[in-house]
Amino acid sequence: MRDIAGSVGIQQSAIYNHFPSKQQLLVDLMESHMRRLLDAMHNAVGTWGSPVERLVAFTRFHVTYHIDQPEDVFLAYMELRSLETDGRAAVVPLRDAYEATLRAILADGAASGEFRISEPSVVSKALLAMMTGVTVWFRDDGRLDRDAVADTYVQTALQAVGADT
Amino acid sequence: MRDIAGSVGIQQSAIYNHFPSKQQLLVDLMESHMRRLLDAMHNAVGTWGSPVERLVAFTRFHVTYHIDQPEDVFLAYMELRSLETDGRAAVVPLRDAYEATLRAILADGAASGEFRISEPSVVSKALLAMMTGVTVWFRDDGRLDRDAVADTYVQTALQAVGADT
DNA sequence: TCCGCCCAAGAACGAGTGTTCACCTGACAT
DNA sequence: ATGTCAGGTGAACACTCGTTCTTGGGCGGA
Repeated sequence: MRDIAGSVGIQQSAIYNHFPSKQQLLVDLMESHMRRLLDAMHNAVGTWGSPVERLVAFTRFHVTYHIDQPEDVFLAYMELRSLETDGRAAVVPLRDAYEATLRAILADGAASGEFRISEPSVVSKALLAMMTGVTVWFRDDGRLDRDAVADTYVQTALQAVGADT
Repeated sequence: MRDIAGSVGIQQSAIYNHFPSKQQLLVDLMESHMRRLLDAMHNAVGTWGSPVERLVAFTRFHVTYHIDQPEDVFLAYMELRSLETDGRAAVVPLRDAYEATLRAILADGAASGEFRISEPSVVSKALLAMMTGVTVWFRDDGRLDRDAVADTYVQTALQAVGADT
């Protein structure tokens, strides 16, 4: 709390004029992060298009977003476990809604025969973990830039669901 | 430290008869975990066999091991960032060696044309994150048991590297 | 039997934590 | 001009943290 206050140029005690507690501040932070992520994703993916097109859009969006905002995402994933029950109730549904979008894409593709997957709900969690993991190792001065990395993840995700022939 | 001491039935101060500091205790814990993981993996995978066979063995091992020892793995992944420089120097090479095994499998498969991947080093990190993510959601009383989940991950990994036709 | 020596207990330390309180200040509506 | 009030300050609180120190008991070797 002292660090946060210092980084915005006020005293620790002044934070409590805006947030009732550290827990609530964390909940607000994570909730607004998840809402921004959801909005941006819906903007980038939409509901039109084939499962392949939507999976490409989703993957490219998720990877580039996570590369561009690594600290937001890191905090949101890392601190989910330190939310108490009321905070969880506010954040977890947003996270589920996000995952549900990917799961729907996979289920559509599986139903139409374009994807070769037996368990969409497992594969959606697997792909999400795979894509999110990019934040752990990506460096701006690395050999591959964000677009090249995103391309690699798109190809890998497409192959993972058996979309290629 | 008080919790750890309590869970083994001694006082907090008695810990310091065995470990010089909390940092060193964490380093020892993570180092021994990584060594056990590496040994078990080398046992399960080996160097014989085709890239496909080795990838199957690696994936099945990694997923089931992480399902069976979730708390060890969770701690090892979560607390890597809280290791100071000397601790990192002891643990990171072990982690790199583990990933190098997967990367070698992928590179072999790519070289022989059995795998369709353009960036083995990226894909190895992607697959590792995908497999490790199973600890986040797997529950013993879930719809799928560990073997069924492992099968799903094996299929997904194989498809991800383009091993299927 | 006595001597070292692990290894444990218990109290205390200094530093850091989230939070509260009384007080002050400056802008705005009346 | 005056009263209101959101929003700041600085000190203090109760507590937890990792760590240190003194003390003492039990056990094996001489």
